[in-house]
Amino acid sequence: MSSRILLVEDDKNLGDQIVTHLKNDGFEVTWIQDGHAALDVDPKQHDLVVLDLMLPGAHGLDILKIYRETAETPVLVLSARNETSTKVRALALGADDYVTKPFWPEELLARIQARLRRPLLHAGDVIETGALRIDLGARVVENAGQRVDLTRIEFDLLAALAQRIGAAITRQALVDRVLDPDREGTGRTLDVHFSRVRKKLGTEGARIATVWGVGYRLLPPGA
Amino acid sequence: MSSRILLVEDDKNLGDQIVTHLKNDGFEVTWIQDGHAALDVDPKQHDLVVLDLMLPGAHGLDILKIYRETAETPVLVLSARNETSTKVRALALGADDYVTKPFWPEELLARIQARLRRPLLHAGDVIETGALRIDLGARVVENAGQRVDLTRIEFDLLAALAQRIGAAITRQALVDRVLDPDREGTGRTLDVHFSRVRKKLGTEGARIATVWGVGYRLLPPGA
DNA sequence: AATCTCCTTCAGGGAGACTTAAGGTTGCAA
DNA sequence: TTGCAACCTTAAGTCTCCCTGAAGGAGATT
Repeated sequence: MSSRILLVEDDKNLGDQIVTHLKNDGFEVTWIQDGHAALDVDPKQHDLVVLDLMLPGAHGLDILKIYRETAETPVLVLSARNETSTKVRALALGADDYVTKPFWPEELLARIQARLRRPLLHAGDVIETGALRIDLGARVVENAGQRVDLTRIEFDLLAALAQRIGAAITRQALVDRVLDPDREGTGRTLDVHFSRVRKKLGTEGARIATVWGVGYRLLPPGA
Repeated sequence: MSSRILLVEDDKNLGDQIVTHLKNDGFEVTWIQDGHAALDVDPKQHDLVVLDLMLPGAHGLDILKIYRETAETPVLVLSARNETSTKVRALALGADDYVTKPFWPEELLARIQARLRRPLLHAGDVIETGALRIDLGARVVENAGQRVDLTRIEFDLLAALAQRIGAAITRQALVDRVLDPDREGTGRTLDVHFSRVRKKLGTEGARIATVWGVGYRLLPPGA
């Protein structure tokens, strides 16, 4: 039983490449080459959507919004670099992941497989772990019932860790996802944000562990 | 059981160089010096193909296509040309990676190793063997359910062995992959790290066996 | 037995991480 | 538009972690 991928991509070359690679990896692929036609397709019929935001006709973001309202199918977004605002809006609209162009095919594959393998964590889901309660939809964090005020970046960083409790998340991945995708993983900005998150979370903040030379991880409660 | 590389390269000097480097890193190499002969070889018998597109006889792209139709063996393509058209066609035909000449041998090695590593990552992020549970994605190791704290290098070394259980991994390969790629394999640094890994893993640590004069291997459980 | 190769401990140093403070940017309100 | 407040980023100083080379001893190989 292979997974069914819905690809919305207007660029013929790129689309061809992606389809070839996905089929090569055993996926069933439906390729929509036109933004308007995308609205005639039911995302519920697929296991995952790959959506290029740079569409000429209907705006990719509109399609994303409509898909999100009609189905829970995870959406993986493609976007060009230097489009940070678009990326932020896409994630806010409930995109589950994004890949920045240009990318290597295997990178896209890895993201797709990771997404399909993982239990779905949609915007709207709530993560409860230890004394923490993280509402991804409302973007609200509570610590032992007490509301904690986090800024956008602080919240996204915590959420990134909380969505894979115990897993080490690389600095680069965090920078890509939360800060500018076209920025090198160097610099101390991440550290400053995590420093604040830790302080704001008090005891629970100690669960944010540094993984030396790699990134950060959220330790499971009581460990 | 070392990885078997099929090299299709007509340039005698370059081919000689590549073969030397690959063998130095513990790979078994079959070197085909002629495009036509390449069609008589079965890619399924190898773990990875390195294919030079600039062949005099049969066109490299044709070979790529035929290989792709007969096996799932990953193909890494070499080309002197930096033309995107060639690259695009190669990738569309299913090439897994692309290296432009001229390149440093270390670069090719790194790509090969990255490629060989990837299927394992895809097959399942988690390696379970004996009492050990090694989550490559999350960079978490558990021994009989207990979390074990490993540093970056310690984890990478253990992972390198665990990805090919039972196989001897040469010191040079480990140094190349985990420590600095351009460093001589001499020095006792590896020993120190493995010493610590063994200690941290307790009983299971005894499964890390020294292969005298070669490197290390992770013994299968209960052996 | 001689001679490699490997194991382990130890300390030094360097790379990476933490924190504070200040400057810059963004977004909102008047 | 202007001003303000919240927030993000950079810089700098300090600290911590852990990588690495040295050295003596143990084990393997001849």
